[in-house]
Order: sequence, then structure tokens, then C-alpha cells
Amino acid sequence: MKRRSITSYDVARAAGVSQSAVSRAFSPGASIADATRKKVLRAAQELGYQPNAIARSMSTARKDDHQKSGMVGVIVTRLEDPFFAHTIAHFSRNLQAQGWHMLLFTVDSQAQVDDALNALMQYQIDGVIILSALLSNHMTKVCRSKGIPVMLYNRSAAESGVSSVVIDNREGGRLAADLLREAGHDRIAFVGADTEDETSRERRAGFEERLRADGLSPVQVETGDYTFVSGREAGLRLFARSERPDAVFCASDVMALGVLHAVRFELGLRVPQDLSLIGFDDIPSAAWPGHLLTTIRQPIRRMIREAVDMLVERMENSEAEAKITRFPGSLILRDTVRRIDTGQTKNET
Amino acid sequence: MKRRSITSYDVARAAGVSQSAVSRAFSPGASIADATRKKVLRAAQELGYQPNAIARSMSTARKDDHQKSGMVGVIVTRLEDPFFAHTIAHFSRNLQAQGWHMLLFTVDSQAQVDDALNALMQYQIDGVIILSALLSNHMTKVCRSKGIPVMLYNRSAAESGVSSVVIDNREGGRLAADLLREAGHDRIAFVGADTEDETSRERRAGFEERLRADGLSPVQVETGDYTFVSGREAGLRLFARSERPDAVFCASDVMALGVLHAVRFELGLRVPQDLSLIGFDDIPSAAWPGHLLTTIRQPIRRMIREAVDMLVERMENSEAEAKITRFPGSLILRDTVRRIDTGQTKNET
DNA sequence: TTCTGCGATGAATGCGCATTCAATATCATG
DNA sequence: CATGATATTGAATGCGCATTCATCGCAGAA
Repeated sequence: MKRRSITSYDVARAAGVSQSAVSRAFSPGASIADATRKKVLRAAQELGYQPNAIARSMSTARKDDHQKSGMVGVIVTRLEDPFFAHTIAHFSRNLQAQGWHMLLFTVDSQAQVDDALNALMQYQIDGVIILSALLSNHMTKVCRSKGIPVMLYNRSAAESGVSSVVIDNREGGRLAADLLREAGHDRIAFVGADTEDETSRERRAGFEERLRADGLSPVQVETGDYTFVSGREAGLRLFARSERPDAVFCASDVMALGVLHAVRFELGLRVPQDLSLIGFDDIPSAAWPGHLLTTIRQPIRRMIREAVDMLVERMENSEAEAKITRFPGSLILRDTVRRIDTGQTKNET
Repeated sequence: MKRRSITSYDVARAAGVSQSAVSRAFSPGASIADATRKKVLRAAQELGYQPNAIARSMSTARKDDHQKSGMVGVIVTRLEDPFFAHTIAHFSRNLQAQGWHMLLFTVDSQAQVDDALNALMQYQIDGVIILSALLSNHMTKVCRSKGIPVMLYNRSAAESGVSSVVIDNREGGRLAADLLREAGHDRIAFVGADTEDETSRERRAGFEERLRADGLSPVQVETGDYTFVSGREAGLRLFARSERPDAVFCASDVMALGVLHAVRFELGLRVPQDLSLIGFDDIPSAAWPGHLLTTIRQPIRRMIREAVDMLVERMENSEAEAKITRFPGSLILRDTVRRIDTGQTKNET
């Protein structure tokens, strides 16, 4: 099948102008007479011509330091997680709104991030967003040397050339502990992830910090992997042991829901009467009538808008500085944490 | 900053060979001596050279009908929906496994699909996957004329050049009706989507067909938009009217969970004692201990593998035919549909 | 030894476009 | 009407690579 695609030359011929004119007709701000542009656009319309973005990025290659492909690489782990799906959805819309395209790569582990980035770089991406993962020192250098701005979302990095947008995990942990302490709990458990995981580590750190202020420490610590299933199992383990907690703080809503379903529907415990439960993220299902999970909300819309804006700024202006932006989380009071009767409060500890 | 990137010429110079040799070193199957290839690869390694995929696709432009960019465009609506998130995650992994890259585009409505596809086509994608949306006749033609294979997932289309992978929605609806009838229900409601929506229409069609066989029809029909919130509201409306159903079939699990939470936690009804409920999809949260939603499962892993394989086949071999593949759904019995005591069954109606 | 054939190699070319540079057209001003 | 200034235009060029074409060299055949 001979189906050579329509090029600017075809349009030029049809419109009776030069190829340059066609190119200019499609370049905002180019020096071209209105009449000519119209003529070209009409011809293009008729032929069904669309500029070839690939060729376009080839020819702009010389422009400055590196070519602009108009594509942003996004590397994500655990896309199946509702929290990430939401995040990606927002990233996608925000990038699109500014005319950028998203080249998506899914990885299973931190170890694959470098490979993914390598693959993406072959496509001359103009920037990269990495969700909940870090970049090796080596790749950080490579990106810097190629002038590719990196945006870490949900992870902080102090390296130069690497921006990040994160929630204040430590403060979030503190808020959670605060609430549980106010409600009078003193046998509090924590369900987090692997100690490798920065997010969980920080949330736990803030949490324990606050407990320590009252001379306490978690009565139990369980480890999950941010999935519902792991949360459920953690919940089951928590209450299989003798030292049962009277409150549980989970490093994510998904895990908190796992705990909630386990204790309420499998163990028959009452929440919040038998135990209080607090999560982190405020995913949509936390607000479902049967859950009403008390949690720490991440302002993800704002966070993502900020992340995209920062990245775009750096892609468009290579002088722009990389920086870390930390957002505060906020406590969302729902029904899984025991309420203290006002009046005779504040005399717990 | 002068940071011209490393090109094949740089590597050629370093390795003491011609640029052609470098190109060949990176092209599997090219005619090149082993020693030369090794020499080139070593030099490339040292310089940190990676072939430029963009330039690569430029130069292969002449090869046959159109250039191979190695990218597949994916257009998705409602990425925030857990069902879609899962789907995208699988697509991403499957495509990657075969060496393809995913250029993701999120749209809000059917109307934006054409624009999205146009944008994607500028990137010379080799194929396109459209989730839960259709393609206009115009764009169908455009894709055919450019030789871009189209894969519709979750929508069927008979157009030539357009493949699709779908679940057998009609049969699924029938299965659901079957089960509810066997359980002795006769005041059955349906919660679906807009009549524009093929999926919901088909599920409903199969469902009603089965009811008609028993001389019945839905006592109520509610419309949602596949979100939890819309399901919840539909549930509330269903039971606000006098003709209360004794069973509800929802066109999706997410909506079914909306109904479940509404009736169980807001209206205080018992499921399945006061009403039976059945969903469609079998999303992970349908299996949570507090839900145990009876549903029709879609074999999404298999479906997606098939979709990717079919598309890849068509991208690699332009002779390959487009076709529609329909997968059967299967009934997953959990706890939201009343069980019939065996023995004195079958005498319901 | 000479000839044939094939694997390996490099020079040259073009993919489709944006951009530079030089040439021309148009305009306002004196 | 002349003149410089400005707005348009087209020809030519190169982005980085794969591929074609013409050589070259070498191994095995005669």
C-alpha cells in the first residue's frame, strides 16, 4: 500500500506557496500575511494535512540546548491503586490543558525507574514526572546534563535539578496522633509500609513524635504495601495478638479501609466504639456512607497543579530553579474516631 | 547552556567507524561484524549515547507506508474510575512488555475523542486504543487512510479497520436476570447509564430479555453515570418511591456499591434480606468483606492481553484483519443476592 | 593462483519540518 | 515622487538517523 502521508510540500503546492509559508502558517507568531495563512489553512484543511510533530521536534533540535518534543514522561508505580489513578488523571488533564503530552510508563519497583527513564529519554521528552519513587544518582546526573527537568511527586529530593511536591507527611502523622490522643486513646497501633518507604517512614515519625510527647509509643506496628489486602491482613494480625490496640493509624486510606473491613466485618468489632481508626489521603471511598473514614486529606488538585506548573516553568525556561514544595494536610473528621463529649474533654492522658 | 546531545556521529568518531556502523550496531539484524558492534557499543556506553527515537522514526519514514514511532495512543474517559485505572494499568504493562510506548490522552466526553486522536496523530502513533468511546465516521476514515489500526475496548464497531474487544454485555445482563429470577425476585429494578451508552444499553437489553421470558419487566429504571455518587443517588431514588424493588441490577460495580452503601447505611435496609443486589465488572472492592457484592466478572486480564495482541499484530503486519472479539462474563456469587434454600426452590414466580 | 560470492563497510541521501538569509513587496513619511 | 523602514516570502539548510548503493576484502571454489 502506497500511502505516503501528506506533507507541508503537498499543501504548499496546493496553496501555491512555498513550504516555508506552510510551516509559518502553522507556527503561532511567525511572520506571515493573514491572507497567506488563510489560504494555506484552507488548502491544509482540504488535504487533511496535520503537521508532523515528530519532524517538528527534529527540526527545532538546534534551537537551543535540546529539542522540544512536547512530551512529558510520567513514571508511575501501582497505577491500579485508586489514589494513583486519581493522581494520574489529574496530571493528564493538567498537562493537556497546557498543551503537553504524556508518555506513560508503569513500573513495578524502584529498581525499574532508571530503565523506564532511559526508555523515555530516547523519545526526547522535555521533562519527567516520577510518582512515588526516587531517581538514582546516576540518572539524576544524566537528566541534569541533558537539561531535562525532573519532578518528583510524593517524594522529596534535595538534589539540584530535581523538584518535588509532597504533602507534609510528618505533620500529617502528628495530626493523626493528636486526634487520637484527644479522643483519649493510649494503646495506639500504626500500620505502614516497608521502612524503605519514605512516605510511611515520615508519617510514622510525626506520629510517634507526638506520642512520645505524651510518653507513649505505638503498641503495635504492622507493615503493609498500600493495598487493601495488606491492610486487611494487618488488621487481622493486630487483633489476633493479646495487646489489642484501641486505635489504629494507617499510612494510607486504602490500608485503613482494609483494616476497617477486617475488624468490622470479619472480627465483628465496632468502630469507633471498640477502636478508632484514622487513615491518610482522603480518597473518594473514604467518604462512602458505610465507611466515613476519618483521615488526613491531601489537597491533590492543588498539589498536582503546582507540580505541573513548576515543571512546565522549568521546561520552558531553563533558568528556572528546582525546588521542593510541601503542602499541609488537613484533618477530615468523620466517624471512625471516637468523639469526646465536649465539656469533660481535655483530661485524658 | 551549550549542551548539544550526543549523536551517532560522536560515537562513530570515538569508535573510529562511520556513522552508518553506529546505526547498524543499534539495529538488530543489521549487517555488521561482531567486533565492530562491540566496539561501537563500548564507545556508546562511555559517551552515554542513546539512539534518538524521534530521529529514528523520521528516517524510517520512507520504509513502507508510514513511519513507526513505537508509540500507541490511548484515549480514555474517566480515568479516575477504579475500573479504568485497572484497565489502563494492564494496558500499560502489556504494551511495554512488547516494546511499545503509551501516549495517554484523557477526555471528558465522547465529543473530545476526535480532537484527542488528532492531537495523537501528529505524533505519528502507530496505533490507537480507545477506551469506552467510539470513533466518528470521519476519523475512522482518516485512520484507515493513514493505515493506523484502531482498537476499541469496551465498545464494538463493525467498521472496517476497527477492531474491538468487548465483554458480552447482553449475555451478562441475562445472567444477572437469571440469578435474580432464580432467587425468586419479581420486582426488579435496573440502574444503568444514559441511553446513549452502548454498554448500559446492552446490559439492560439482555437483562430485560430474560425478564420478558417470564413475562416481567423492570419495575424501575434509574440512570447514573458510572460513579459511586450517581449509584448512591439512584439507590436513594429507587427506595423513595412507593413501588420498592426487591432486587436491583446495576450496570457497574461502582454504581452497585453506591446503591449498597445508600440502602444499607443510609436507609437501613438489609441486603440481601430486604433486597438483592447485583453488579457488573467485578472490581476489587466488590470483594471486600463488607461488600461481598455478587456480580458479573469481566476477564479483564485476558481481554486486555487479547486487545494488545490484536493491535500489535495489526501494527506489525498491515495485512492483518480487524475483528471483534467478545468475551463471556461469568457470574460471581457472593452475598448480595438472596440464596434459595435448595429443596424447596424453583417455585417462586 | 585466479575467480566468484558474500559479509562488512562508508559515503551519500532523505525523512518533514522550522529557521536563517537574502530578496522583494508594501507602506508611511518628507 | 523618493526613500528608508518594515512586513512577507522563498530557497536553502540541517536536525539525527536508517538505508541504499557502491566498494572492499576475504574465504572458498575452481
